[in-house]
Amino acid sequence: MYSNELIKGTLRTIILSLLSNSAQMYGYEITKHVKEQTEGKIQLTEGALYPTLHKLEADGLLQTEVVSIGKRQRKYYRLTPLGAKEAHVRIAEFSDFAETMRRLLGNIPPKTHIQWQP
Amino acid sequence: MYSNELIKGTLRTIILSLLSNSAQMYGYEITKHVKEQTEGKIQLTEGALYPTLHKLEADGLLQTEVVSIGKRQRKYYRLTPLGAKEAHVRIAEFSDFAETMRRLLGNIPPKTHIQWQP
DNA sequence: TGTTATACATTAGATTCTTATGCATAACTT
DNA sequence: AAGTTATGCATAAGAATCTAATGTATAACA
Repeated sequence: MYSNELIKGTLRTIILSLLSNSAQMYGYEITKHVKEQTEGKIQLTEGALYPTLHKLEADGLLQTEVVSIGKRQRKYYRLTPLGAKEAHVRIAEFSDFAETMRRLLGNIPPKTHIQWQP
Repeated sequence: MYSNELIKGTLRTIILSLLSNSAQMYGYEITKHVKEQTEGKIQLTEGALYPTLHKLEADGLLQTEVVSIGKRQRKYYRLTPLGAKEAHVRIAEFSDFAETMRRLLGNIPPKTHIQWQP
């Protein structure tokens, strides 16, 4: 596990990204998927996940469908059109952020902007 | 600027990293340096920076030296030996985290571990 | 002389996370 | 049969960390 604070702020991005690559997922499935895909390095907790899912739904980025499996219920989440747009924005933003941090931590100067010399 | 929440949790790492590449820096200098190096994409606020510097000092990762410039004072921060170790750990951790996120967001499976077959 | 830059600091409130708790069904194990 | 683990949802108290605002003061610049 990473020292937890790194993961802070990336939960929305993770959820939106997973739902971009999958028609629909339910909460418990998301935690298992992330744990497997990251070899246990990122483990989402329910106390963080569920409130965030509810918030994303309230914000119109996700829509839900409850499905009964025997006597138990699963609440499936999928992206709304708005959520799909937001997912792309967030994924691109994280990519940009990671590159910016890579340069900053590596003490590498920002890209040189070559300008036309009149 | 990035949607602020991404930056959350990386402030300690940024401070420790900058001080790894510089003998000493003072607070205001850190904000300017980060803004320049990231082309304005990351702008630290004083309300976040100063409490974090104080915390790092209290934790024994930084030590300070106050220098008078005319009638004004600068408080220079430098890494303690413990802080230098922590800096390396944090920088490596962020690098690993970014790679893990890249795979997760890019829907790329984790590295395959080839095992010896008896 | 007014505005901007430098330089520190604190604080109220918001956000987001951790940890714990709660409920219930299903599967596996001994 | 009984106990443990897994599945599946949810909330809530408290901690941590950030934003935005405010405060103080010196120095430079226009």
